[in-house]
Amino acid sequence: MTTPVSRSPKALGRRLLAWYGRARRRLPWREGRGRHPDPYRVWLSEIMLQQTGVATVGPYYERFLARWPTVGALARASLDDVLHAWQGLGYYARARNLHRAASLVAETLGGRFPDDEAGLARLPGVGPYTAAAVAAIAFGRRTVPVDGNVARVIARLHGLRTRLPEGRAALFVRARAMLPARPERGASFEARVTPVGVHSHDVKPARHPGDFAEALMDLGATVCTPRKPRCEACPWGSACRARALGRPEEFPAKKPRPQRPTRHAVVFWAEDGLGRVLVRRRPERGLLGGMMEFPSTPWRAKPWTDGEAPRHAPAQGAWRPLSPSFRHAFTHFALEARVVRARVRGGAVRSFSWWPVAELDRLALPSVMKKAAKIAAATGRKRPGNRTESKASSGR
DNA sequence: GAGCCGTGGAC
DNA sequence: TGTCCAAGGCT
Repeated sequence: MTTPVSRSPKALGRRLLAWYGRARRRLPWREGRGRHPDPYRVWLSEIMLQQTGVATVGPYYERFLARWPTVGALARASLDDVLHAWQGLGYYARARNLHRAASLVAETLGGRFPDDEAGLARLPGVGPYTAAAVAAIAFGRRTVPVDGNVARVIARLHGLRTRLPEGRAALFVRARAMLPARPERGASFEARVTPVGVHSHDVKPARHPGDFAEALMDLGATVCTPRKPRCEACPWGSACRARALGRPEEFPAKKPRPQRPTRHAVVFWAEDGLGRVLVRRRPERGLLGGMMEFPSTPWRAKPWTDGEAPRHAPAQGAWRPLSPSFRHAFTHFALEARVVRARVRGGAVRSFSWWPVAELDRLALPSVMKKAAKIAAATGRKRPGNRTESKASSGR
C-alpha cells in the first residue's frame, strides 16, 4: 500500500513540504500563508528564539511587537526599556545587540533590513543561523538555516554522527540539496488562501525557501525530537538511516557536558527606613550585563560563613539571615545563595542607589535577583511573632 | 576552538 | 532533585 519513499533529495524535499502544508504550526511570528513576512518581525523572533523555546518566547514577542511595532520604534527606545522588556528571557547580550542592530538599521540603512545573508550577518547578534533564517523567511533567499533542529533532522536522515559546529557545512549541503529548484508558479497551498485584496507582490511563490526552512524546524520540534522521536509520524519514514539503524536518538553524536560547579553568594537586602533598598547596575559586559542587582558578596566556590560575609556588605548593619536559601542555575555554574537583611543608614553608598521596594518591577531585574527579592519580601510580610519557626538551621 | 552567556520546562 | 534541553553568537 505504501509507496517506498524515494531517496532522491528533491523528492524528500517535496514530501517535507507536503507534510508542512498539513502540520504547519501557527506561531505568533508567522504570517498567514501567502504573505511575505515583515523582516523586522522575522528578525525579532529569530533573535528571541536563539537557544530559547517557542513557548517561552511567545509572550515576549507579543509585548515587544505591541510596544515597538517597527524597527524605527525599537531604535528610538532606550536600552533600559529594552532590557526591562527582556528581563527573564536570559542571554541579555541579545537584548543589547538587538537594540544596537535596530539603531543601525534605522539610522544608517534607512530603516530597511539587508536582504541577503552577508548583509544580515553584519548586524550585531546575527550569526550564520539567524542570517540564513531571515534571508530565507523574510526575503525568499535560497538558503537553509542550520540550527540544532535542522542538524538533528539531517543527521538522522543520513545517519551522520556529525554535530555542530564541525558538521555545519556537510549538513548544509545535504539540506540544501532538498530545497526545491525554484519557486513554481501556479496553484499552491499558499495561493489558495491568499486573501482578497492582497497585491500580487505581497504573494509568496509556492515552495518559498522560508517554508522549507520552517518545515525543517517544525519537523525537528514536533516529530524528530531529541528524545523519543515520533518516527511513525515522520514524512520521511523509511528513508531515514538513523531509524533503520534502530536508534534514532543516538544521532547526531552528543557532546559530553562539562560538570557545572556551584558558586556561593550572600545577597544583602539593605533597607533604609523609607521602604527603599540598595541596587546597582551590573557592568555592560559579562554575566547579566547591564541588568540590575542587589549588593552581594563575590560569587565564589567556597561557602560564606556568617562571620566573613558582612565584610562585603554595602554598609554596616545587623545582618539577619532570611530563609530559605535558594539555588539558581546559570549556563556554566549554579549559584547557591542566601539573603541577609538589615536596616542601614539611608545616606549615599558608593556605587549603589536607593530604590523603592514598591517599584522594583520597574527595574530590569534578572530572574536570579527576582528570587532574592521574593525571599526578602516574603519574610518582610511575616509578622514578628512568626519569624523564628523556619530556621532551626540558619539561626545563630 | 572552546568557554562564556539565562531561563524555565520536561522527564 | 538532577539532568537535559531550546530556532546561537561572541570573544
